[in-house]
Amino acid sequence: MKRITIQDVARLAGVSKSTISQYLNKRYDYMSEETKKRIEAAINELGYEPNFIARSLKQKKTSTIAVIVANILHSFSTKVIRAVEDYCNENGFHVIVCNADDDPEKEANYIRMLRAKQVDGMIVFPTSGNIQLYKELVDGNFPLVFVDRIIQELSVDTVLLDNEKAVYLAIRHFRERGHERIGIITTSLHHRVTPRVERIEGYKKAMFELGLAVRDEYIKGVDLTYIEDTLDFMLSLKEPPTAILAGNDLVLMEILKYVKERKINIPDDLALIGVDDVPFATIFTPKLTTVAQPAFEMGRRAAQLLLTKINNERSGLVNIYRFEPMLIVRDST
Amino acid sequence: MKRITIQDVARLAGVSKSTISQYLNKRYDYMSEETKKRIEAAINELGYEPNFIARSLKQKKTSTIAVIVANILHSFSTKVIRAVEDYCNENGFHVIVCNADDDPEKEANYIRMLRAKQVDGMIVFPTSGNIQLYKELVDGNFPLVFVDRIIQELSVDTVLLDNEKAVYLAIRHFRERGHERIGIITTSLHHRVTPRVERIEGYKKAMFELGLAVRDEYIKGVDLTYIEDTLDFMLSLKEPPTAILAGNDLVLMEILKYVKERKINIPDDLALIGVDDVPFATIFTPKLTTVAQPAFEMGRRAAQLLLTKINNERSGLVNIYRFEPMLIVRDST
DNA sequence: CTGAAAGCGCTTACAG
DNA sequence: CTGAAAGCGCTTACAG
Repeated sequence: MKRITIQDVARLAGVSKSTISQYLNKRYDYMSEETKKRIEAAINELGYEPNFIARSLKQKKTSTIAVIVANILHSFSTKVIRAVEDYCNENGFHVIVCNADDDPEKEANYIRMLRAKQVDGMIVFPTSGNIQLYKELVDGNFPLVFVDRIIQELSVDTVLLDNEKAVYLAIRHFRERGHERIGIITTSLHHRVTPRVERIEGYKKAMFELGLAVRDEYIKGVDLTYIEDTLDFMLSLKEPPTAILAGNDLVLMEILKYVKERKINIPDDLALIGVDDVPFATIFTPKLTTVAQPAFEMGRRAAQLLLTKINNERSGLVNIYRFEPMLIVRDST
Repeated sequence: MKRITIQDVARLAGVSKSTISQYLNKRYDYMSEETKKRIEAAINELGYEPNFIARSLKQKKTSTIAVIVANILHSFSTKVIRAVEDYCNENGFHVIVCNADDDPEKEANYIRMLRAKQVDGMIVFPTSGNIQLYKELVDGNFPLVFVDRIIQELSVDTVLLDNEKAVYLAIRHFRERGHERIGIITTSLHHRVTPRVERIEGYKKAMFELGLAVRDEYIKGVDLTYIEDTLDFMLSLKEPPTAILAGNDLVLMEILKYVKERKINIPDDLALIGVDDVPFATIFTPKLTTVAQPAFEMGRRAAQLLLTKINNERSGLVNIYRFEPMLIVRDST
């Protein structure tokens, strides 16, 4: 496929490359109607499409951004990606999707490759393993927005849920339903990932505020593979919790598998709330009470912040954007 | 962030740009150890990363591919994207994800933009609205792989499920469970989208082979919003179906909502199988019998085919790659 | 074993 | 109103 270049168009239209370029960039200021017509005709005849790469090299921008998610299997990530893609498409940007699998090394590779490819900015669900690398980006004024996770050491605009409130809503609702022994299970706290840490913190605060006892045995952050064991442990306590809050959708899935196998009755034997609204919440038996994140809006906002940064050189202050969780009461509580 | 260029490295190492370039491309054939050392030191000192865009312009390849999905909401699409991303990452390619929303115009825009951005190839779940545009790509020998859908007018490598077999497995299983009045519901047949058409065809063949009556009232292809009406219609027939096959995951969701609201007992009042294994299949009550697509393998294969094409100029014959469906028997039948 | 030169396909100040 | 020239940051034959 012999690519048509601006040179070919220039020749056919009988003008110079410069003039074609002016036309393409809509700098018609001093262009005669006559010339415009001829150029247009030549472009159509040849089926010319400008080479974006060449333009990018010259202009030092690619109109491409990247989103690096920590774990594409979370429904939250998928929704955010979708929203980012939508917003970018509306604004003439393309998005490269990368999945770091919560592995700092994979993440570092992506970041380096993406910089080499000259993406104009990145939206990242950061692991905490590449602080130095991010620091370089920040210092170099590279457009960056974090989602879901705060890295204390860095000042980067971050979009995330009001996690404490999310948990508070859930705990208060349990309380209203008469529960006092309430547990919480999240995925591993090992890397101090923001939503997990904040949800645990929020849990403690909420329990305290609502006058409920905070017991260590009711608070667990473990890998997905250990959730079964954790439930075995919690439910065989002398005083087992009567309600459990699942820290995210994947944890919720594991809990549901568990109660299903053991034929544990929800909500009579155990009440359940999950953070993250899941697509099957309404068809599960019983319908699941959840705390939804406005994932779509959050993704959109992240994209919006990033594109603003890209267009404005330096945007000034750094902000943490907290989004409101929404309790959706159904039948599992 | 002042970008370091090959020129800066050359200056520091005291050699020419050419030599740096040779080094970067590992053409060490005649390079002295001494020079290598100096170059390496200079690169490290400056933290130099080559500009991929400049290289792309010269080499006329970007090591970037795109995947355009018809509808990112299908779990199948998400899995395919994931697999493509994995495979590409292993092979030094980046992937741009686009969501055409089954809208030919949006699709056409993407294709044009992506070509302008010089992506090396595309994996597409094609709508049937851009045959001419695809023809140009094919004629120009542009690397292209279709997934999920065959466009008869075009000869393009295509990766998809053995849809007839998938349906056959489901129908035979219904039959073994004693069902004779079996219905099938898919999304709209208006655009003659391959999996829908083939699943309906497969249904007719299977019913015939198994000696069951094929009745038009039991066969529906409608938009998701009409599935409720369709079920109302089917189930109020004098002889309503006792089993229904859902054409994909989204249809299955709608059916599940319906039976849930009406408190229809699965499988006693109505048996159910869905094409596409869904994450909640095992936690639904009852556990759902499904026909799974090997989505991950399919995505991987598509990526593999595409990268081979990209590396080999013209790959010769065009093939349709059919993947084996797998019936997973659970409790909804 | 290494360097000078041309070129990839654009854009952009500047001259006329 | 339009064109010649330089340049974005690389790679690649070719010369020496």
